[in-house]
Amino acid sequence: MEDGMTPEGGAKPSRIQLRNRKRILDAALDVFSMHGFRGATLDQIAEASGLSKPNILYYFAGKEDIHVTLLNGLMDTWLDPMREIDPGGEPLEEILRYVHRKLEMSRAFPRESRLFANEILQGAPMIGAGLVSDLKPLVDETAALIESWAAAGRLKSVDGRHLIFSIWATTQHYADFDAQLQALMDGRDVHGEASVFLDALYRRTLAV
Amino acid sequence: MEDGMTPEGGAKPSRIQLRNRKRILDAALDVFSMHGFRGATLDQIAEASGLSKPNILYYFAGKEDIHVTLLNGLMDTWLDPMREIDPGGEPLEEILRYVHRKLEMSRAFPRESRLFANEILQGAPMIGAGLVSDLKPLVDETAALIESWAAAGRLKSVDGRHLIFSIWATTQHYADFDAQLQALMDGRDVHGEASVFLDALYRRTLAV
DNA sequence: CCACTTTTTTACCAAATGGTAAAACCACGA
DNA sequence: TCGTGGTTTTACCATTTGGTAAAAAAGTGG
Repeated sequence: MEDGMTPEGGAKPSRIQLRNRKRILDAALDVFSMHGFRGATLDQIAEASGLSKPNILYYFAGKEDIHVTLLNGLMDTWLDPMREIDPGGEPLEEILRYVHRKLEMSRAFPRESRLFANEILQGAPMIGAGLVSDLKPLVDETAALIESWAAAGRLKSVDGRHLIFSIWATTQHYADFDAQLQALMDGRDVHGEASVFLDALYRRTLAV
Repeated sequence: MEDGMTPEGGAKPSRIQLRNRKRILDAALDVFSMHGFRGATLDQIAEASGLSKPNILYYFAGKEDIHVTLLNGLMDTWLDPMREIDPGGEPLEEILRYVHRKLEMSRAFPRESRLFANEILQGAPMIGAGLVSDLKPLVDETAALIESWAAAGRLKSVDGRHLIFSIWATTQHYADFDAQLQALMDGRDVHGEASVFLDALYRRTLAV
């Protein structure tokens, strides 16, 4: 019955295991978000984490294991803002709060945003299943909520799903396409302006 | 003074050169847009184009040369819809036409959209300069036009630059994040719905 | 201090990958 | 038909990359 106590055998991780796995994941987030999965190398992750390559492979089964672990660990955090939409709240304010939370995540966690963007761009080869199982129910539910608000006359009529997509697109754009924005916006307060703009965009679209 | 008549020495390309360079670029667009620059391999491009790897390197100086050639060749096409905005036209209709043209490009040329998205995500290492020299003047000009329309009371007041970003984000999203949409929209007419949604979004935002 | 486990390093490897040299092939005008 | 120049193939490399074996080192409980 006793397993070999390898790090991935999921009994009780030691302090040193917890610390090193965290280091590796943080370094990997840097590298993967910058170069994509296939563009990232274990050597880069090793260098960034301060551990040797074989040592990294002592903690993770392989490059793909690191990537999947990151993606799964982030999925929940990434969806939290949508879960916080309160069906009992004031419709317009709930949606605007969602927009601002998403924009704030783009500002605070651009690496995470790019990691997802990269994965989706490549066709979501590693989290395709998770998209259907985790994301779809939440999107279906939220879209239904929005449309019920619209049907009750508390929002202008709108396609719930496409509203959600547009919120993802506009907010994540500020993280994912940062290189472009840097080239176009010389020294402006991009996120501050974005917050004002998006507030107006969705207020005008949805306010009755 | 006479050059060696290598394919890249730019005199007069033969019919066979034109055909093969086109084949290679088309195959490369497939591969690069699917896997990103670093994830793509010359062998994949060779296989997809039906030419051997050394033969490909007879037509292009290297992997990066193919990528840069693609990017440069596409830049103009990609910006055309924005150039077609008519300063003398009806403001709201001009912008809505721009939105629909961009959405149509997402539908018709998803590979091109993903190629750019990949490049920007990685920090635009190969077209960073082109962004500033080609894109920025056009954006500056268009943003100024939009804001002059708003100042003249022909559109609701709006930040021109962020309006442009939001149009890019919402329209390109349908190409770049297609894998996600496929998982969420079972069999729906995504682009048809998107067209209706985006029309309403920008009409409500901008109509006086 | 000692045995025993966990962690880290050293020394590798096989496959993949971008790229090259040079021979072979082919088209076509003189 | 023959030569000439553009085109394609064959046979290679050097490097990079993900990954492994096994020894060394560091903890750790008794």
